[in-house]
Amino acid sequence: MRILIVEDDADLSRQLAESLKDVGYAVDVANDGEEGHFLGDTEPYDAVVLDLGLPQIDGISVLQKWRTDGRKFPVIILTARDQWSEKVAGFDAGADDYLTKPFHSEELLARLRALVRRAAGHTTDSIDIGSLHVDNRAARAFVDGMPIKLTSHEFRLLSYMAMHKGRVISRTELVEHIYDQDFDRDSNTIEVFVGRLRRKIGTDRIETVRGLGYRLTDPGQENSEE
Amino acid sequence: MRILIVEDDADLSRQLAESLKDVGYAVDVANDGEEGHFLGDTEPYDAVVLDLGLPQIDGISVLQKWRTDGRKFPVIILTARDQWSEKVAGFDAGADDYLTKPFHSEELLARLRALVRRAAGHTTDSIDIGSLHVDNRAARAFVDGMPIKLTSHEFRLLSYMAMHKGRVISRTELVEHIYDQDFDRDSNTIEVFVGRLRRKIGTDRIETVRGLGYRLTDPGQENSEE
DNA sequence: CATTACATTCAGCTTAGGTTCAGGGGCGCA
DNA sequence: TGCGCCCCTGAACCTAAGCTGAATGTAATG
Repeated sequence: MRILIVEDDADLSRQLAESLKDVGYAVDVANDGEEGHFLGDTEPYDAVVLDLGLPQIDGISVLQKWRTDGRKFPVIILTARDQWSEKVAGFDAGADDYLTKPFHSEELLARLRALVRRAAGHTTDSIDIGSLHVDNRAARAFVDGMPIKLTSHEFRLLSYMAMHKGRVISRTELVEHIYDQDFDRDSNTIEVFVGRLRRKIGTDRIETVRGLGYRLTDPGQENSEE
Repeated sequence: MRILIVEDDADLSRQLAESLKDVGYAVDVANDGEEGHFLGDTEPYDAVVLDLGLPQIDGISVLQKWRTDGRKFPVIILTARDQWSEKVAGFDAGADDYLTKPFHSEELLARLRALVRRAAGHTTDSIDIGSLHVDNRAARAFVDGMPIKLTSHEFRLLSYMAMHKGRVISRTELVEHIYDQDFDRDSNTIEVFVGRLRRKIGTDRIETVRGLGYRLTDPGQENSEE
């Protein structure tokens, strides 16, 4: 999952980025509204953390622009204490949640998890695909109840696919959601990771759709179509 | 586990802090409501001891603010004898337990243990992870019934991990919960302690998840595949 | 049968994490 | 009050996990 942080306070943004990376998100940081707006318009984030008190273009306008441009990612806004009017304006502009500063990073993480999960249409932090169980909170996966040892990138891949189980996901989509900005796209890392994942969770759980991408399925219920 | 004490009586707060430290908690002390409120908003405590009779901002308001801001840590309030109305107001504001002054520090300790434990979703003071047994009450650990000699920091680390067994815990989270405010967090003490703990309880009980953190598991159920 | 898309294997490299050790501080004990 | 021990810290150094990218192998598609 890939998150955008728009926050002008360099200390805070660095700290936030760190704690998000700690739990396995790919993170981009924008230090002002301009850059934030641009990134949000260009990259497919799974969620955005937006500070309302930005210099120059303020947070509300950035959010409004995104929404009129049809960006649908969930947005959580950060406000100073007791800025009621801002909160209301934030929700009117299309925010999905808010947090007043100061806050615990643990709480931000919990809310982000909830947003990302809801945006993908899930109600809990764990997902089952047949006998495969993916727990996003604990960053763990199980097959038939047995824990599987995954590296952080392997887990990101699995987690993203699990969130969108049953759908065909293109290589580019995967790259865009499990890596941050600066990543050299033309390489076959995705294939390599898919290979490794398959070896760990069972080959037939990840189906290849030639020319389109991959799909995470339950090998139990046999395929169908044509 | 890290505890915040909000208490204006300097003697009492010092004394409380001491007895909490004695049993292995990391302790921060705030001498007035303002400071207490700020600390509670900023640091991730595992429990808070809050005196209701504070100068300036009173305890109830502090608690209310925390709760409206979404702070979830368990709070135990201290009231003067027979202040019924205060107790009720305290519970209404979101307190989890209370104690009337004067009290024995042992009673406070017992109640704190219960609160911390419940907040982490445990029902008893001891936790089993396979053949590893952690007794938070006695601050002792056993492997296969044999007592293990641990230093206070080693035990804190183990205790925190045991409370959250199975979950990946980042280095930052560990530092935040086993040390108090003034600690220089860029150092490798955590790695050192993990190393020592491993030597004492068995290497494979603490799993490293590269880039994310550590996880306490039962090495009995092996995973890993080929 | 040729071509393209994907799979697999592997080696180099980076960097996170492990290990070791010395110095210093605190606590208990005398 | 002083001595000694134990434990904690931080630095330096070492090890290896796991990411990348290229090379090579295989299956699908027309």
